[in-house]
Amino acid sequence: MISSPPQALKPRKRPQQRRALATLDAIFEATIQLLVKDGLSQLTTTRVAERAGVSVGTMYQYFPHKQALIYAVNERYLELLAERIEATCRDRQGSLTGDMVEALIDTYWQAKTDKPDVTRALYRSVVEMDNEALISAFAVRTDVAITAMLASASDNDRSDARSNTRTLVTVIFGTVRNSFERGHSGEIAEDLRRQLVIMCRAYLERL
Amino acid sequence: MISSPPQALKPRKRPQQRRALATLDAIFEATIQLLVKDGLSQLTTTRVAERAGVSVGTMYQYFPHKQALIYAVNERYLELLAERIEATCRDRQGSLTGDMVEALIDTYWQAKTDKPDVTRALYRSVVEMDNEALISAFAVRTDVAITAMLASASDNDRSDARSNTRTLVTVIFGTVRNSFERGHSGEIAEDLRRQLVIMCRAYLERL
Amino acid sequence: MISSPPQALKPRKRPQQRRALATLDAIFEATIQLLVKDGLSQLTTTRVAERAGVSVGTMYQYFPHKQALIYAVNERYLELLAERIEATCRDRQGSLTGDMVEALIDTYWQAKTDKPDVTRALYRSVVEMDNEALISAFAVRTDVAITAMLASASDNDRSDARSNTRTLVTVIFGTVRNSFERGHSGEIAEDLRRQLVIMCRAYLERL
Amino acid sequence: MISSPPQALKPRKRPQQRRALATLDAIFEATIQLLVKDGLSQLTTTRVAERAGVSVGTMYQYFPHKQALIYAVNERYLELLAERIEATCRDRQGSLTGDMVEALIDTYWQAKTDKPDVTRALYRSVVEMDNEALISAFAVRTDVAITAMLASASDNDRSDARSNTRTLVTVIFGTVRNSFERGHSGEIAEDLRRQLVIMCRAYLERL
DNA sequence: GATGAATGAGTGTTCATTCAT
DNA sequence: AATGAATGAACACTCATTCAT
Repeated sequence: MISSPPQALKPRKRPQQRRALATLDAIFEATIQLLVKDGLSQLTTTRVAERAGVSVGTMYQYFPHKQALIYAVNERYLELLAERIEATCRDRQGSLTGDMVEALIDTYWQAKTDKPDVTRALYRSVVEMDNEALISAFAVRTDVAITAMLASASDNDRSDARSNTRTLVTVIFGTVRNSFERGHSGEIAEDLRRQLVIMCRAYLERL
Repeated sequence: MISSPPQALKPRKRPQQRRALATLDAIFEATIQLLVKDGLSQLTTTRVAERAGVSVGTMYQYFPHKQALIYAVNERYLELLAERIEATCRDRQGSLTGDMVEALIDTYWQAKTDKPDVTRALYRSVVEMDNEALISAFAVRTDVAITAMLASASDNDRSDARSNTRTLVTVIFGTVRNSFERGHSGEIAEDLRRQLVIMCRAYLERL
Repeated sequence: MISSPPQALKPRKRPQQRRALATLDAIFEATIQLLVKDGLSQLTTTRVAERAGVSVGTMYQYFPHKQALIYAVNERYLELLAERIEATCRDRQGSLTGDMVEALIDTYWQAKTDKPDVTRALYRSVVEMDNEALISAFAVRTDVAITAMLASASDNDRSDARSNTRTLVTVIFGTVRNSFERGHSGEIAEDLRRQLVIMCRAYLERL
Repeated sequence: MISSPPQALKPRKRPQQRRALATLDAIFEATIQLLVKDGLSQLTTTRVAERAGVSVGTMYQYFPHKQALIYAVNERYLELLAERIEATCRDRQGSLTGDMVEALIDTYWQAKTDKPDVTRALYRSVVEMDNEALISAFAVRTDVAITAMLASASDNDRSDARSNTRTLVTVIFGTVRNSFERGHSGEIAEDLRRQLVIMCRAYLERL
């Protein structure tokens, strides 16, 4: 898990039966659809339940709050994203630093761009729901993985690894997100991705 | 102005008397304070009016909506920020590209860090209020200024200026914001800022 | 039904349980009482709910608007009124025209006079709520019934039935209502009713 | 005047100067236009003042209430209508009863039909504003004039004049209004008017 | 006298949450 | 376990009226 969620946000019960699992999935799916379609401000518990095909009462058996529901949806999404990044980091253990950086950029870029509307909608819901702790936890987790990867680089001879790692991570994640928010796509996005790789490699060589 | 706001978000009337201007300022100030203290979801029109020392009715003479109020507050803030960046761009006309980039980083970093809680609170309110057009307009405006500045560089010999400018802008704004959101401060922030300058310079030299 | 109500005015859901039906009745009753006591301008959703012994929220489960509530109350009332008139028309199929007219006058007069304050209050609410379509629909429906009745008259030998029917209907409904609004009652109302019968009979004989 | 208005509804001051009179006219005109365009529920004091080209404050110098304004507008309208009817009554002194009735029908019909939207809008405003006393006063006044006219008829030999007069007045006013509300116009309205005359004449001959 | 900024009580409506069935 | 009717606090917004300038 991304982090142990605060007590208040924990789901009420973990589903034990197969049917309950399907219900839970339906609720998640409904939530995401509504979030994408109308945004958090239009999302009501009744509407989620309706679209998920369950009653409000049932929904409240799984989630004690509206907030807990949103939290869970985001937790799930970030969990998957974190796993993707960790997988990349594992795969590149021992490579050259430049290649690591390139792989990282690719992975994050693709993850963001995969379902852009879902990404956008969920990000907004995090902000609006004060769930920014979720994002911090995600950052910590990926930082760990990335630091480990970079430390294993075959060309690792840098004296100030801490600072350099932090720089790379902040630049990459910040840039990808900014590009995404600026709506870059197609050829422009592709070019920017290449330039970012060039920039990072130039930085590494300069060290 | 950042952009001509959509009709629906325009303030109802511009203040003509000195008293009205003070009223307007009080409303802005109250809004920002509440936004910082409790966030948008706790901000009600009544509370804003109360803290500003006016009646709700008065507030509604100036703003047709709650949304228009938030819009105006953010517009004001981004206006100032844009002006700061434009000033920097003007000052550096004809410099070396590397110095331009450094100046840009400094300016934006300082602006963000100046009143971090206000910055954070306002940014969140933009997201929650669907006012992201404001941010786009800000981006367009600064892009123009920055592009003009870079074009005037004394060492400007790059063939693909468009792509390079876009890259620099996206990296710088994305990175500064990400650093800000990660809560970097003090020595760490300072180091990151220096590293970002180094990275950009390395990129420029590589071209 | 009086007419299919415009989408916007339709009740939100039909009650399915016995309890819900009682709730609905209580709401109707409360609305009428308040309308009679204070008029539409003093009728607030809160007050209706209070007097009906339910919460506002419950009211809004059945009616999407205040307007829909008023609409429903009037629809119900006019439905009953229309049924009474249709019953009279059915009963008199094949009679002499003069007797038909007399029966019609009697029925309408009695309906109006039955609960004069309710009649008055509801009529006012129709006007104030722009629900005049309801009244048109009522007029169309009764016109149909009356025309059918008159066409079946055993002494029907008139050449211009259309015009005569229209005249009779307009005179009768107009007169009864005007008498009602002038506050006629007791002996005076009785006399007027008789005179109206005489007048209509004189008209029919003249044809 | 239609009747001495209740103290609370009296205009605050009678205009003494020519300018004030023009202002008053502008206010009346603005009120009627807004009433016709949007109905009473959309009519606000601010909007009236705006359209009349004066400030709210000024309006409140002439009318102590919104209600007083509406009252005055209706009073004015009914005053003119009453005068028209009284004039007809005066003109027909000593005629035959049948001709009197016909003239009365014509006059009232024309008055209603003249500016139908204004008629409708003002009538609605009377109902909504609880100003029905105005209409009663109008009824009393015209009843007096009509009774006097009929009493002067050259063929007046009826024993129960009171009852007959009341009947004629109620039938005529009720029918004309009902026809108006049913939206009759053109050939149909014309026919109905003729039939009403026939009916009233038949009634008179029967007596 | 005229203006229009300021007032604030009052309204319709929503929606997270509960709990009787 | 599941339902969905019921709750009611909370909110955005209006507008007749006042009064300082």
